[in-house]
Amino acid sequence: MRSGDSIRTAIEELGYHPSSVAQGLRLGVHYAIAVVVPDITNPFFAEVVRGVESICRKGPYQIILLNTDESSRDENEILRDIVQRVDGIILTPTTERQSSAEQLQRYYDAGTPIVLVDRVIPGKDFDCVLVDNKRGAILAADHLVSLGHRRIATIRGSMTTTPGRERFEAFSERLSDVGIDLPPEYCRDGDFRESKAYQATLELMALATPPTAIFSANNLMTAGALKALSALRIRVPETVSIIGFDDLHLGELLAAPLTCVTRDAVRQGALAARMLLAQLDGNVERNPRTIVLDVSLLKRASCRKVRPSDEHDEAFERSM
Amino acid sequence: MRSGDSIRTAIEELGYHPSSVAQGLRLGVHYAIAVVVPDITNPFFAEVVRGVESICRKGPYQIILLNTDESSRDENEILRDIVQRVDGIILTPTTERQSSAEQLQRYYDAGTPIVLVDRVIPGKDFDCVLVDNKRGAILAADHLVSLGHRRIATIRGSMTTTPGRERFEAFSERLSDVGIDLPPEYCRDGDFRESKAYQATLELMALATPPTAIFSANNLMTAGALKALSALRIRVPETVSIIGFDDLHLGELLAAPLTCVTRDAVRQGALAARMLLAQLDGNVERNPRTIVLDVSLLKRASCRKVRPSDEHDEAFERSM
DNA sequence: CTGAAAGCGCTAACAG
DNA sequence: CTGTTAGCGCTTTCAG
Repeated sequence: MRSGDSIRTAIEELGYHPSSVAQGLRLGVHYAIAVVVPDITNPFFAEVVRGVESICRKGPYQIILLNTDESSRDENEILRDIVQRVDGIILTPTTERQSSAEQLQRYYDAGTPIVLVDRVIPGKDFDCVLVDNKRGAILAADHLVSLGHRRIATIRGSMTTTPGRERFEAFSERLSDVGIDLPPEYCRDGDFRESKAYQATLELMALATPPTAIFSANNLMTAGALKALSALRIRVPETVSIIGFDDLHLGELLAAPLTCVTRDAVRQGALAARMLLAQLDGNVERNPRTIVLDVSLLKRASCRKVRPSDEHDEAFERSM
Repeated sequence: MRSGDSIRTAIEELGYHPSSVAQGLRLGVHYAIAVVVPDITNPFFAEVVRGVESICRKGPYQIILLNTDESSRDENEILRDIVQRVDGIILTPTTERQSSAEQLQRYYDAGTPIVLVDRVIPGKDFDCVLVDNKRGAILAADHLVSLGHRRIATIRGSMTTTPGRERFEAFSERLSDVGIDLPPEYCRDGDFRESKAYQATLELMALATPPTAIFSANNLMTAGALKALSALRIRVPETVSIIGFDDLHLGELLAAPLTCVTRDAVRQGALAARMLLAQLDGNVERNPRTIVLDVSLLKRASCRKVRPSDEHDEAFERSM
């Protein structure tokens, strides 16, 4: 009987497992990565996390889940507490602001692999998995315009954020390129959350000349807009058309099946995980890469065609 | 100048943080808990996890997130790999089967605090946070009956699962109590997932005498049923009424705003976390407790009143 | 009351 | 090739 076997047998019998804590201390490895998202309750981030998990499931890395609630203070605290407990970080940063980024940069420089998801920090060089926000916004603008809309409003996401900024800029530029004015009262500030978008929609529809279409910069805000419209008993798309960036969970089953720009969130998470694992394996030198995923326009029923006459329908305008 | 101050200053300046890994090794603590759910992509579990997080956020415990995909093999593997890396486990077990429970019992007996969420393992004594499935099912049955329905079908969840079993049993008992027959062809097996419920709904509506109402035992299956009906171009609630257990994400905005039995999933997660923390603090002796959360009936528009005449509407039946 | 030392469980380096 | 040992960063204990 070889000693190797008897040892193996003993291991079996006693149910021995090396202590990962002791390993961690000795090797400086944690076999854990932090996944830091604004809110796991947002289906988009749930899918991202699922994508990360699908990759990590095979490997030795566990996922530590953290929510920032879009608070950059919380994000800083979370990062500070977690950085020493994980081997790498997958993060959707709350803001593009440089002050916030300094901390992250320090961690990265100190050797912690980092991958950004959906939002970048301009000027800082991290691996990241983005989505083609500009193309998505242009797709949305073109769709509305092709349907004959000219009184178009938008509820934008946080402008200190990559998708918030890019989606709004590309959308308004495109409109201006085709000669459509996007007046200030048609640009409402949102923060990617439902409640502000709800309020914004109420205000939009209370204008003397309400828009005939609204572009909402993310899924939660689209939900807020839809709820506001429903409370107002305003019909979609008969009275207003709605187009969103990102699908809603049961977007196809809504009273007005949602027309929107979509992308593969699970894939986005999976790619982020792969990039992180590559950094973790990384004997190679660091060479931050940016992946930009494509988007597509999902035409359902929440946007309708506007006849030229609607545009100057005095009766309609008086009725508001 | 006191030395305490200069030390504090030095700590500040150097950005020193005690290594939780070293602490862990010394103290035999991981400062991590495992949260094991079927699928984080299911909004119900996302909310449960959020509830857990809301409690743990203050404390020193991090959340390690794991998905079982309703596979009890995966669950076993996950548990085996994770038990030595965490201080406690919050779990929604895949099955009530005893064979699966043995492993869990061993871990518990070996000292790992465990809290079960939404599903118990009969005969095993763990802390758990359940929901009043029987009352929920009875609420659903009574609602349909009060609306005049008599041809009532159900898509049940996995019967090796607490909610699957309890919801079905209470529902069918209640129907039988009020003299309504629930024939085998009206009882379809689901597994809490969308696709099987989709198929089941197709079959249900293809029957010679299709039901006028369907009770679906969880949110994902309700989505599946709704999608099948939408594909079949069958109107809800005009042709069939739908009542679900658990709300859908935008349940109020659906073409047929969903009537359902609901509960507070975030609270369920938060309570589970509190129970786990109590065990972790626990100088006290173990004394497994079961918390049963109440449910409520959310009446929206996916169930309609059936006139007695509808029940024997020959024309309708021939038209199928 | 302050300061040194042992040891948590592991692995890598090194001696035999 | 096998066996011993040092030390990862911390806390607790014990000595000074």
